[in-house]
Amino acid sequence: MLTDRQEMILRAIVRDYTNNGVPVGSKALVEQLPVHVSSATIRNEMAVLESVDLIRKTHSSSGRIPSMRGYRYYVDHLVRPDVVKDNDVDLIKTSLGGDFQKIDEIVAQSATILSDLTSYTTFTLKPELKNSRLSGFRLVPLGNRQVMAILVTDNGDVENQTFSVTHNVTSEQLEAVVRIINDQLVGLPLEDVVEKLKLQIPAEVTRYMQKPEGFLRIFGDVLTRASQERFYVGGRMNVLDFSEQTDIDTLRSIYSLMDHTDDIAEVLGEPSNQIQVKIGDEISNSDLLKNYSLITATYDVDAHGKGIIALLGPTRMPYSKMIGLIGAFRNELASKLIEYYRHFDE
Amino acid sequence: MLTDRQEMILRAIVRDYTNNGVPVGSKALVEQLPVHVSSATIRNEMAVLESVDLIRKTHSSSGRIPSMRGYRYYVDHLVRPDVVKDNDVDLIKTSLGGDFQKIDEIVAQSATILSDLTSYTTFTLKPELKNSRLSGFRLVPLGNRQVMAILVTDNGDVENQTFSVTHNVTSEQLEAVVRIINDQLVGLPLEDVVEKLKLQIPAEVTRYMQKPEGFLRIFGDVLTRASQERFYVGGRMNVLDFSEQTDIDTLRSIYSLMDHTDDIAEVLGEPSNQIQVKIGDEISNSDLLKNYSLITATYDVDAHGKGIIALLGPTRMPYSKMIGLIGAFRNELASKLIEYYRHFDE
DNA sequence: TCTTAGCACTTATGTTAATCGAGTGCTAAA
DNA sequence: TTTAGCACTCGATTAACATAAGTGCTAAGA
Repeated sequence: MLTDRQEMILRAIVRDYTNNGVPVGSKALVEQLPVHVSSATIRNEMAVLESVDLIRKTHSSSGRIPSMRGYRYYVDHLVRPDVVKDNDVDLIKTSLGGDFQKIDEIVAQSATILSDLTSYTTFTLKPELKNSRLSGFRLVPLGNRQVMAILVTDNGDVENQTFSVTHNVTSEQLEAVVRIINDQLVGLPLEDVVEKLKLQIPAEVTRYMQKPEGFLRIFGDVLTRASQERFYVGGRMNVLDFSEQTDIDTLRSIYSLMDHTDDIAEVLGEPSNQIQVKIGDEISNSDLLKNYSLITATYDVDAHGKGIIALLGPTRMPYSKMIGLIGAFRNELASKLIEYYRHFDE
Repeated sequence: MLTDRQEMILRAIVRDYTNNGVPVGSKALVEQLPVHVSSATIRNEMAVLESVDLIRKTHSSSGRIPSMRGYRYYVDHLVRPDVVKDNDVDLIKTSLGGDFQKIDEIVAQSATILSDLTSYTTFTLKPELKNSRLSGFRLVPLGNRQVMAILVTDNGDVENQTFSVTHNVTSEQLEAVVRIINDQLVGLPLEDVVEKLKLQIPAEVTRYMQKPEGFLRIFGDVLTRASQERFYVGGRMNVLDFSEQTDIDTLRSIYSLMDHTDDIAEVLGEPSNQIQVKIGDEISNSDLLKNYSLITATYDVDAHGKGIIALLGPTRMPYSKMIGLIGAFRNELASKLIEYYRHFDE
């Protein structure tokens, strides 16, 4: 257990180091601490903190920097989220203020706003119901043997894909396929749709069409895309700024991660209602992100489920500021979406 | 006018420097040149080449590197495209061999293949007719007051967008709008459509609907997107490898350029049938890309127009190899697309 | 006139040694 | 428990020096 003074010193070290990026020594601490003791005393306390692995040296006679456990302790016990500046709140409000056609636009835009605000890299996921259901399927002939398949879910997601058909497919046949799918599958959770798609449907469709595999594959593709979570990424290039000293291969891996929604989902993990901070190797078991921290927050849109926003920055980030910002942002985003859906549900 | 020997020396300097990235001196040249002269002779010749600004020194006693004009001379008079390895041809063929649903997939995939092959950054543009025409417009109600607008052009491009309508819009009204647009505008070049959209159409539509502005704006959006050229980018991250010594701000600018199709179009300029090489500040008048070269080639899909592929790499790139590769690739891509369209036109 | 050997000169690069400064740990006294 | 004092460590900076690669120039040879 740490004494008050030790906690104060740890807090000061984290704050100073995250602001300046330079290991902080006993003298510097004496000057900024409110207590009136000598640097030798501070040194003794620092030795204690080092012995319990909360801070460490970069070399035998350097100042101290927080260890992973030190950051952890700071985040768990010491950090007080900054109050967000009025400026920034206004910025968020106006950026979210435009009139958007689709949820996706709002959520994509959110990633950008948040990354501008923090100068880190951000991920956003739109609110999703655990089990969204199929609410409609269309096949729209576009002429020239092209057809567009459109799938709509009950929380308003729309996925589409165009494909070519052989010229002996008639529009009656298309309608028949659509009718079967809508009759049999609308209202079911998407997972169940996937199941049934393998079992019943092929047989039924065969009555109207000799080789329905092509159609069903397209339907399957669109279905997969609709049931897949999709993250938006903001401030990709910011990684270049805050990854000092990182070799190119690591950067490549990080960028490749950003292009794979599944990987992002895995990295973010199961979010809780609290704002969650993962530090260094807590993020994933590879040490690709060992010098990074990830702050995750959920936002709650009542009946329409919960979404996620997240922030990737260096381990030495100003946590209090970032936690404040992400908290404020999720609130604004939640209100915006609640308002959006109210309009949508009427 | 250069003597044969001077040309030989220039060629050797370019080849050596593009391969090794190290300024090349008279001794090194003596060893690799077929002629049997001393280094002093080479030095004299080099002095001549330097006096006409084809090569230059990095410092007063360094070896020589090609100047911009040197590269230009090399590319215009000396380069012989490498014959592409069977390996690579096979790779191209198989990578383009899959069965794609849409032209866009092929063209996007091309950017990736070409960047893998060259380890540079690539841009591809699908073949486009100068004046493609509107061939159809649909409004598909998706339920819940969502509607999808779909626009099809006569060379097979499909653009779509979903939007919300107020609940007092009836499906008869939608059909009326679609009918007017299709009756009046199908068959016209997209530019003319844009024109007419401002003049005649609003009046006509008003007969069926009080405030058609929303609809017409959506239609306009989709139209804009359909008439806009869209480049695919491959090997974005390769920039990091070949931009040695480039500061982060420049990198940011380059990446931001890649995200703006208009800017790419401007940078690529008007392509010719020849394979075109732009070196350093020839690329654009800002000096953002002064250390880069751009190789552009068109590919010809007969009646379906011409597309563009391009390659961005460092000024010191192995031109003979790259020109060979891009040439081979454009041929393969052209055949693939001709085959694709044959299937499509039947 | 062209070529070449020889040489003095220039510059980047790498190594070593010296110095400086920030910071630590320890000891002994208050 | 605190603190002044001091020896010690290590990174960072600088200067001095050597080396290697390369050049231009000169004068002699073909």
